[in-house]
Amino acid sequence: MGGGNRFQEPVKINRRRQVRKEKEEDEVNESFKSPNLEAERRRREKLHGRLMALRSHVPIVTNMTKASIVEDAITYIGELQKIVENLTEKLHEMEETPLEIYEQQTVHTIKPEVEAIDLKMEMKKTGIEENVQFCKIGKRKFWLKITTEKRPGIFTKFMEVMCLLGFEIIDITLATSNGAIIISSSVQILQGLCDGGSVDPQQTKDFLLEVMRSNP
Amino acid sequence: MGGGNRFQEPVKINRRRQVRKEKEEDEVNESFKSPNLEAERRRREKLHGRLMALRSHVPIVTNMTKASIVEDAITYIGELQKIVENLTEKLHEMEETPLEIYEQQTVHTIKPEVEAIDLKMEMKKTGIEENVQFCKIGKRKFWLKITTEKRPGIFTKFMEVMCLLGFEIIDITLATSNGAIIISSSVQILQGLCDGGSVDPQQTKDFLLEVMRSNP
DNA sequence: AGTTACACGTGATAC
DNA sequence: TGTATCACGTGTAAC
Repeated sequence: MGGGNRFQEPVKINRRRQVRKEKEEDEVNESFKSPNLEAERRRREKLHGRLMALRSHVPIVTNMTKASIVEDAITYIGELQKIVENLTEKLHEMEETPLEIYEQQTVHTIKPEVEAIDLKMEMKKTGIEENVQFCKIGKRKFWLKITTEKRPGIFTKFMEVMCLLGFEIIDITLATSNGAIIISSSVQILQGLCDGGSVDPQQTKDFLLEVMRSNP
Repeated sequence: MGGGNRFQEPVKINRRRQVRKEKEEDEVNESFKSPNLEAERRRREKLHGRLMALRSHVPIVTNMTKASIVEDAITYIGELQKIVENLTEKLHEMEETPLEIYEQQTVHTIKPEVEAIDLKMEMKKTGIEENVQFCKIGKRKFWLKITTEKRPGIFTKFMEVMCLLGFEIIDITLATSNGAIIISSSVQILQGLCDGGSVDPQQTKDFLLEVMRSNP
């Protein structure tokens, strides 16, 4: 049977709408006493509270209506999602652009995952080839440039090899781009060991190339 | 009198709960015909639709309940707000941090070790001071410059330390002059480990200075 | 059995 | 005046 309006009386609430009448102690009418009356009451209060909480979390509220609250929440969520999307996009953009000075006409839409195979393919795509240059620029001084695939530890290996060959690093520049690494350096043969004449540039170059190609 | 359950019959819906009975053409009962019956019906449908729409906008839904839908929406809004906050913070941080350089002169923290003092005296002779700069230039990127005494293996040690700290070398420049060495490098914290926020520039700088001062 | 959630129709209330 | 929203108690269905 019917709704609670049976007990409705013009009771004015502090703010809005009616609320259930103050508990009538003596219910002369047939009191069916639905078992879930109080539960339903709690449920309503709960939903009401949740809606109010939702309303408090939404900055722009066009109307106090339940449906409006939910609607505003939906639009607000949409705005937040859009903001998040834009921010992440900007962040990624700002994070990655400093590296890519290269023209964007090249199709490098590849994800910047650092996998050796992908790096090799990337090197092929960008036209970078493995290369070692080594030439004599002084009595004991040499200049070298190494272009190769970027692998972890490759630089340390280079340093070890140069130390093993008896070279002292005068200056060195290292740059990485698109999965490739370029090392250019001026080195000097240690004075105590021998002079520059005992260094065969071709042989040293081949050895360096061999080392760079070998796996760690 | 009471609710619409008066017309309730065990009509099974496709999904959940009961819905009002198919329009009974011949209402033999006293049809009070509340004027707002249909309006209330529309209102209910409207709210129901809004709640469903809200539900569709929230990725994580613990329960199909109305209150749960609203609750999940609240938590989701909270998460979105937090994400937006963090992203804007990082964005601002990324835009502004390049200005502040964490620089430390050796004068500030003096290690009373004999070698350190000797180094300092030696460097003073040539007018070069031991110095470490370390600043954040991106979300995961940092720039650093180290000026110290040129000693054998100091560069390899630097590489090992950076590897140990989880940094990846982006580019590096090394120059030697008058017994001093200058290393400037852009590094990037490994993505798998953590983000740039977990790197304390001041702490990293101090650690680098410590390492550079220690003997091999 | 017991509890929870829902839709229903209605009176009251606000605009 | 109507139109719209609300809280109410209840029957019913699902768990």
